[in-house]
Amino acid sequence: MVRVRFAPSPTGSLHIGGARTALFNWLFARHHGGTFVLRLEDTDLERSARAWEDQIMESLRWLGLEWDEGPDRGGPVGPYRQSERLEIYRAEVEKLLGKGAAYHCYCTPEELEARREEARRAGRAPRYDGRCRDLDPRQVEEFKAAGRRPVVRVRVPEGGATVVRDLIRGEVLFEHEVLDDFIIMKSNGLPTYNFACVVDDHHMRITHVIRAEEHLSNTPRQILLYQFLGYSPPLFAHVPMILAPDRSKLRKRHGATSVEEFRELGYLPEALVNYLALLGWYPGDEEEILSREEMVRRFSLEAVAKTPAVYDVGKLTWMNGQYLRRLPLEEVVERALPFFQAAGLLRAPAAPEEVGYLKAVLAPVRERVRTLGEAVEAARYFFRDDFQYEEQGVKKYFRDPGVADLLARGREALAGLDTFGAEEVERAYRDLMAQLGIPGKALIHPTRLALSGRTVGPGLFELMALLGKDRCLARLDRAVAWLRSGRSVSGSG
RNA sequence: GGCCCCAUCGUCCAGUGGUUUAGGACAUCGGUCUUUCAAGCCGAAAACCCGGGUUCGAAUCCCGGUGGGGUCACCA
Repeated sequence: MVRVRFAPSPTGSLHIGGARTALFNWLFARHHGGTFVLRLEDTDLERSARAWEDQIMESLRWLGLEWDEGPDRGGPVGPYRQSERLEIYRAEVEKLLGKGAAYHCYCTPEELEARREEARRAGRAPRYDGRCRDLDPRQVEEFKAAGRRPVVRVRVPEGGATVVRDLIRGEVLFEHEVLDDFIIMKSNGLPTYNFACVVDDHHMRITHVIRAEEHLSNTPRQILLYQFLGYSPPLFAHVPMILAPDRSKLRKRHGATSVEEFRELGYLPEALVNYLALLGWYPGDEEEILSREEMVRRFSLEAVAKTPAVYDVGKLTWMNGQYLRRLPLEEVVERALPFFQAAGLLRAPAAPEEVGYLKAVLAPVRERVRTLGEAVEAARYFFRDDFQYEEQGVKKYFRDPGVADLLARGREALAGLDTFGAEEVERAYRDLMAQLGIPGKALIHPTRLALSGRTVGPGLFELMALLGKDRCLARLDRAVAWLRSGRSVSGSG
């Protein structure tokens, strides 16, 4: 039975690297019919916060990466928050202390830092020198009397080496001499990452540890811990990192990096998941738009690349556009509604007519945008009259002296219509164009500008039908007046 | 700096000794369609980091170099 886990520390929002790690774990679990566990690694008291926990879980849910066991829903091997598992760690530490595999160290952080600095200056590796390994009882009493609170360190074997068998990278060998006696329990009684991770993965019966490559160098330490504790280690798979476009580790300054931000920009979870899956994984053939089911069916760790991947918002955006077009329109409307409400274009509980109108507007608009954020901008004039004419458009289509009269003629042609559907409007306009002996563009472009303020958008007749007769006439009147007032020379309106 | 990982178009991925004039996708540039834009379709440009081996033959195997990344905390 496959059991995997995603174990974020609640010290920030879920970023796309973490999201992809979660995704790979989720895909692996679902592919094998296994269990996906969510565990919160909140042993850093200063930085962890409940608010971050909530946000991470919210992001995960939004992406559709549901977990089977976790802090919010419990499970057979809980609790799933490390801060609630302290007794377990303490018991395990006692085991190690009893066996002599670990020992108390009374060095203070300041002393340690000073020695590290000294080692660095001398060009030596800044490793712990093991001076507390065999403290005599008298010395210990002195430290205690001085009020020192010890940490617990693990006694790493002097010689030899540990081999990490990685599903993605093969065997990686680490000499023990490059590992120092690392801390497993801080002086405040909380476990460190390496220790809590091992204890939990064992007690939670995790079979495969799938995590980012930055943890590869921690793995020999963890394997040592498995041995000292008498546990058999899980299988490891270190997936390549996701890098920023400048090839450095992803950071805040690289723009949108958290799942939350992409969500706010109007990316769809399906697209983000699909894009992230392709960052480092080859689905087996050249089709790149894959449903969740298809990804689950095809996923395997063997097909995960070893190379760090630079993420490319451009391709994500393209993919999002693909999803915007392929999803059922109703679905897109549902996702888009909050964005239109946030922009003040629709009321908060939207009336059914408003949703119906949004749907009609989105039908052509979604073909032309790549995110929901873009959709709002591209559709604004369908909801508000207070737009200005694009400067470029004015220069191009409002410059001709006869344009005001032309628009006025167009207005008259429309005014007589009883039915204002795209077909009727087009017929009226085509008739007018034939009558005036002018090409379509001559009337169409200025009309679009008058009606929307823009030079691009849905087909004009579709746009007119959507706007409806009243608004079309009013906007044409406005444009005619604007042109006749001579403002065309001054630029924008 | 020590240790570890990695190395194919600008980017993401194929390619696992001959089937390769190195394939696909995004982006770019042309063309086509068209009332604009987008989408679609057609096409172009674009890469095997370098040097040694091994082999009849190397993008593919080995070694070295270089480059990039990770990691060296009482963070995870």
